[in-house]
Amino acid sequence: MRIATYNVNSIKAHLPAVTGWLRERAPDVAGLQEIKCVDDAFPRLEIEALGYRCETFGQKTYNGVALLSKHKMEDVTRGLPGFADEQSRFIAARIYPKGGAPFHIANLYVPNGNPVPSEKWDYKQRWLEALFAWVEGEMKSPDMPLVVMGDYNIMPEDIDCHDPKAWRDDALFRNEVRQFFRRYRALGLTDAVRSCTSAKETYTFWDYQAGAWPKNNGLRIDHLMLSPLAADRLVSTGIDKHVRGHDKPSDHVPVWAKFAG
DNA sequence: ATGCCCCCGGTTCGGGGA
Repeated sequence: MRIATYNVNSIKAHLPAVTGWLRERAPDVAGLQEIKCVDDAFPRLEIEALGYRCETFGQKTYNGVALLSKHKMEDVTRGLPGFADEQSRFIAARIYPKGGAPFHIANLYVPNGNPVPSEKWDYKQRWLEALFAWVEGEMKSPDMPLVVMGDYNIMPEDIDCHDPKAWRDDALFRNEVRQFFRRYRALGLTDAVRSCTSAKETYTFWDYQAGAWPKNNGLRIDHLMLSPLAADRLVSTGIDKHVRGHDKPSDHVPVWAKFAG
């Protein structure tokens, strides 16, 4: 069972990159963020042709998330429970592979939060508190492995960016969000990629600007967070960095975790 | 670590991203 997260930065603008990667990596489940289209405009046929069911929670122009699955997908939740949100940033479902263990998967796109201070920064913090409350509730009655993945817009540690001093006051790195991430992990969540490597320059995003990609000036902001039942099954993780070098790439690359069973 | 790029809508620029 391979589960992946990928911020596509517009599914319509980057469809060849997405379908090419789906063919190559063939994840069982993929959570997409920033699809930037309404549900009716999602390129469903192209993705279904690759063997995926599609559940979308779209929005015009901005945001928008989707779950793709090769297996049966049920109990789809659109929108972060307990949080009145005008933006489409959360979709969750339960996945039932034939003859395999089911997974509960939440796919999210956390607000960026810049500039600080601003209404956007307040919104990011309120959004994260609502996420914390939802995950805390889910962790109390673990009926199946839970994966909470997506674009968190948080670098958890100094090694998750090239120049931590330069990022100190940014909404992706300020004390408040790193503190959130520590509290969040303390609920019992495992950061899948970081649990498999302590290597520096383990990045998932490279800005289009300022030669960030050729200089390898990246960030690690896309994460798969695992409940204890999911972490027990974790076999390996990967970051499909080569996708960033293709024509017309997203500024993020896919990140995945492989599970036994 | 932003002046630089990229996407969107619906123009020829502004909002948003990270």
